[in-house]
Amino acid sequence: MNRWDADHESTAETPDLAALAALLADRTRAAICIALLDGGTWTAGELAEYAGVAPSTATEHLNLLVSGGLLAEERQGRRRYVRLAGPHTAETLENLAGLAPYRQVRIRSLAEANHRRALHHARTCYDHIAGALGVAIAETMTERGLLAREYGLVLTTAGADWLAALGIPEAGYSPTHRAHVRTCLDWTSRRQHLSGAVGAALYRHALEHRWIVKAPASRILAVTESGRAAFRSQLGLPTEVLTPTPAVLPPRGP
Amino acid sequence: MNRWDADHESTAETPDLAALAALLADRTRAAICIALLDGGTWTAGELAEYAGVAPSTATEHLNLLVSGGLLAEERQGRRRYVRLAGPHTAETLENLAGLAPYRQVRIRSLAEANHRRALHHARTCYDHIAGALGVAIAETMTERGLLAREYGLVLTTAGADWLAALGIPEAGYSPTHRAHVRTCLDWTSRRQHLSGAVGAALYRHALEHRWIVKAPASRILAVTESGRAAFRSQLGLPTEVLTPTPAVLPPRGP
DNA sequence: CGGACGATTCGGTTCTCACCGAAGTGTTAT
DNA sequence: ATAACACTTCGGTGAGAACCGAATCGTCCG
Repeated sequence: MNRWDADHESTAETPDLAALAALLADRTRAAICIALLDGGTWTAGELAEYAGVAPSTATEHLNLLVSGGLLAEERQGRRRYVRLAGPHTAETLENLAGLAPYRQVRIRSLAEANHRRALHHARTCYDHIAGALGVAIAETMTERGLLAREYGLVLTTAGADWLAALGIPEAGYSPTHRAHVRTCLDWTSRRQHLSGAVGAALYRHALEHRWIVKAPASRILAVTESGRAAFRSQLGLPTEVLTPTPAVLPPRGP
Repeated sequence: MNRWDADHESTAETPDLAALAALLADRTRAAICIALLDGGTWTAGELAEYAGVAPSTATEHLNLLVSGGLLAEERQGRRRYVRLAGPHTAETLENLAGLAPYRQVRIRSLAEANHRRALHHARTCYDHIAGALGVAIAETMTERGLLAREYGLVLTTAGADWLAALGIPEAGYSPTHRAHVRTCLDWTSRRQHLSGAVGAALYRHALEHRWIVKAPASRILAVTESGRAAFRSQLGLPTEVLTPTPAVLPPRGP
C-alpha cells in the first residue's frame, strides 16, 4: 500500500504566497486596499478617482483583487460596490502595513496637509478606532486595569464591568471567530491600539452615542462635544487627544 | 502659527505597503522566505539551490530582502548567512500564507512525496511546532482546560501549573514584546496551532528533552520514543499524531 | 603563493504587466 | 425613445524586473 505512482497522487497543494503578495505589490492596488481599510463600501469610480487612474484601469485592478479573495463585491444596476473581504483581511493588511518601510510623499496642497493631520488624530481602522485617539484609549484602559498585559492582552473583570456599565453587554463582543482583544500597530504613531471584537464593540458604541462622528467617504473621525465629556469622565482621556489639532492656515495675503 | 508653507513641511511619511508586498511577490523570493520559516540560518548558496536559481540571482534577491528589512544577514568570511529578521516577521508571513490561495504543484519524485508527508505530520514554524502534531497539541490543551478560548485564547491557571510541572518556569515564556499565547493558522490543515511565547517555550522544552528532534537543513520534526511516551502521558495525545505516517514505497520491480 | 570556493557585479535578453484611449454593454434618467 | 452614466473589453505602448553567464572580488586551504 501507499506505493509511489507517477499518475496517482502526483500533485499537491501549496499556499501561493507570491500570488497573494503580487496583488498588493502594485501602488494603485495597495492604495485601493488602504482606502477600503475604512471599512466602508466604495464604487469602482470612486476608487479610480481616489487612486488617480482611468476607470478602465481600476476595473482591471478590482477584477484581480476580487478574484484573489481580498475584496468582496456587490453589483447593483450599473454600479459596482467593493469592500474588504472580512475582518481577517483587514487585520492582515494592518499587520503588513506595520511592517512596511516608510516612504516620503510630497504634500501638494493645504487641504492635503489638513487631511493628514486629521487622520493622525482619529480615524477608523476597518471596524475600530485608530490614530492618537485609538492609542490613548488602549493605553488608558491598560493603566486603569481594564485591560491587562499579563497573558497577552486581555480584558479584565473590571474591564468587562466597565463595558457593561457603558451599556455594552458581553454579547456585543462575543467572539465569533475573532479574539476579543487584539492589538493593531498604529501606522502613524507606531504604538498599539485596540482591535478585535472589543475594539469593534467600543467603536460601534461610540458611533451610536455620537461620541464620535465619521466623515463621509473618508476614514476621518471627529470627537463631538458630548464625546469629549464622555471620554473624559469614563476614561479620563487627556484633553489633547480630544480636541482637533489646529488646522494649518493658508499663507497671509500680500 | 502653523501656516502653510510650500517649502516647509511639504513632505510626510506613509507606510509603503506596495514596496513590502513586492518583495514577496516573486516566486523565488517567496520560496526563500518560506524556507527561512524554519527559523534557521541558511547560506546564500543553500538558498540558491533550494530555490533552483543561479547563485547570482540569489544574491540579487537576498539584497532586496535584506534591505527591505525582512531578512537579517551575517557575514562570516566568504559566507553570507541569512535568517528572518525576527518573530514579528515570521508571524506576519504565516498570517499572509494562511490567507493565500492554494496552488497545484507537481510532485516529481518519491523523495518529494515523502518529504511532504513528513512536513504535514510535524514541522517547525519559526520557533514553535506546526503540522498535525502542533494542531493536536493546541486542541488537546484546550480540551483539557490548559488553554481557554474565553477572552481570545489564553493560558489558564491550570495551564500555567502544567507548564511549571513540566519544568517550564514562567520566566521561560515571559512576554518581551510578544503575546504569551497566539494562534497561527496551519497551512496544511487550515486549523490553528499554538504560537506566541508559550508555543516557543514548549518547542524549546520538547527539543531540550528530546521529545522531538529536528532534521538538519529542513523544517521536519520527528517524535522520539521518549517523546511519544511524554506526549501521551502529559497530554494524552492520540497515537496517530505521534507515529510517523507510513512512507510511500517505490513501485514494485518487474 | 596558487588554486578552490562562495559570493558578487554587470551586460544583455526576455517577458510580464500597468496604463491609457476608444469602442462597446447594460442601466438609469428624461 | 434618447441621452447620460457607470462600468467593461480590447489593442497597443512603455517601463520594469527576473534571469543567466561570464568575469571579478575576497576568503580559505594546501
